[in-house]
Amino acid sequence: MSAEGGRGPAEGVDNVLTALADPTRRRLLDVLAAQGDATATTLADGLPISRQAVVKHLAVLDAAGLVSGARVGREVRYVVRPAALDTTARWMSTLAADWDRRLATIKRLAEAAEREES
Amino acid sequence: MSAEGGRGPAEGVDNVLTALADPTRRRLLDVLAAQGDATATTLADGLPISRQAVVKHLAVLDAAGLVSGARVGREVRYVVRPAALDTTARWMSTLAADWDRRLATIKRLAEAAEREES
DNA sequence: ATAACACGCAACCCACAGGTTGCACTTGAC
DNA sequence: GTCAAGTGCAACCTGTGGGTTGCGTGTTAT
Repeated sequence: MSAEGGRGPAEGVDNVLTALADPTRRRLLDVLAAQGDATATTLADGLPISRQAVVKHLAVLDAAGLVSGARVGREVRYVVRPAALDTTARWMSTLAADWDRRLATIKRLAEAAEREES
Repeated sequence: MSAEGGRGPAEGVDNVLTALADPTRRRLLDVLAAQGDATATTLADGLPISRQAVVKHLAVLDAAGLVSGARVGREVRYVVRPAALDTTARWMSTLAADWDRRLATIKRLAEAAEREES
């Protein structure tokens, strides 16, 4: 186990957002998704940063539940995990809908008020 | 006008993600969405930070297209803008689906290979 | 057995995001 | 006309996120 000990979606969304905020991390995810499998070392020499940097990024991604690594012999294979991403996508979508709803309501009220005073 | 001069969704998504990564900024958005309307000064004394801090956050949110401000007399009214958020939500959703697809393919191949060698 | 490869840990560096304070400039109220 | 409210701009401070290097530890190959 690595992340998520219950506690509702809010916590997770937070981690996912901060994780995705970094471009390097997004590139790592892209490569991982494309290859389906990769070690920190492998990923490192596909990017202009050291292995340690990659390791740190993977740690962040893992804490967000976006990635998970399993030891295979002397190396650690990392894989992408869609669940957390999907959760966050839904959260965001709901939020957008909520904003829309509120804006619509406000607009309606404004028009009503305008009609009132004429 | 404030943000977005064409250039495809990628750019925008980047800004939105970094904007949403900060908890203070998310709170600001919540308050804005709830009130439908607010000035930097108003927002500031609802939070434990200075007006200037709020102004900077609003600038970031505006650059991401999540918010827009209009001058009304001596104050500037800020409003929430769902469009950018919605775009990002879709992007994320698509990405999640993409990951799922790839993982499914890989699993299928693995099973095929296993069946092969037995 | 030993060399090479991959990982884990720790110390360290530095740019910059988030925050503050102070002051000048408009705009509205009285 | 004058005072207060609200904004805009700039300088400044500080923690930390992203990065590096160095070294010790396991694991596989020869």
